[in-house]
Amino acid sequence: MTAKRVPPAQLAPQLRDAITRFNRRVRRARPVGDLTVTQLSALTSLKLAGALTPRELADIERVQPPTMTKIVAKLEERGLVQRTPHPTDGRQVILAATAGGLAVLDQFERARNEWLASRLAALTEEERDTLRRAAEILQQLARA
Amino acid sequence: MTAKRVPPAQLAPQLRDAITRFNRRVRRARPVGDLTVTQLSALTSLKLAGALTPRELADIERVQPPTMTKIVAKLEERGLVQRTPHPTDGRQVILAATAGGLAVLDQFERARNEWLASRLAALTEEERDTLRRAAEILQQLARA
DNA sequence: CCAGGCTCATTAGTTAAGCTAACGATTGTG
DNA sequence: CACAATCGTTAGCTTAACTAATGAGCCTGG
Repeated sequence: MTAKRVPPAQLAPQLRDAITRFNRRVRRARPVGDLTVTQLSALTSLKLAGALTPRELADIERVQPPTMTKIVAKLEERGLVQRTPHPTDGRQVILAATAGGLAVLDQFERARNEWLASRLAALTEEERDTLRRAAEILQQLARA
Repeated sequence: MTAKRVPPAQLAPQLRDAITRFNRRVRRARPVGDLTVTQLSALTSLKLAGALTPRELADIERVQPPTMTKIVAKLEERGLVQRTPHPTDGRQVILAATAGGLAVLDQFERARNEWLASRLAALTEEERDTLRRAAEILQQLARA
């Protein structure tokens, strides 16, 4: 397993195409009546952070504030997220996952990963390790 | 660089989140007046294959036929793709990139990869190799 | 040899996801 | 205390994807 020299200009389209297709495939595999990938990602971030303002959540999710307004609105409709006014700053809002939100999250955590996890399980240990390292690098690139 | 054991159930959300955010970031970085990532991907596939029916192109792009109809319509509007009737089968249509399409593709090939390529160039040779191998695995997963 | 079934592409209609621009309320400051 | 900055939201647009239904053309079995 020697590292091959990879010109960035050549890797860029390869990586882009691979991720575009992979992403389409993953997004399609959502249970009926379930949350979308975007909504799940936001709810998960909220769960991890405990409580956030819309702006903070938008930053974490790499999305513009108005987009986050919409995402949160959908989550709120279902009672998965709660808006409470900021104690001292009247402009701000505090978002938090409700008990129902956490329950739904836990409940679907397994289901939503089922397709991907089963595919991953079919890979070799080494391939999974490659993906794990790639995931870290991609997060870092997304942050740049 | 020993391979760590990676449970699939744990890797799945990691990978999904990383790719979701990376994808958002890449899609945002498109030159004004330019083609979208989706359109570029389709046009590129068409260039590589030479000529395809809409169905074939939809399969390659992991998209449903009606979606491909729309993508092709936009490319055709700009004169980048040409529809010609199938010689023997009146139902089918043959799609091919026009000379203009190929020119635009070549012209923007560098520009569209600029952001990503410059980021990739900042990585180590080893990291790029990890991404290259990951891209292959992801393509394979998307096909499953 | 042609009627019915299949395939292909498209149309129609919906939903999600993202953006920018503009706005109203609130805060903080010079 | 007027005014600038900040926060969240609204409004309006675009892209991208889906399913269901439609119409045209092909093919095959009786």
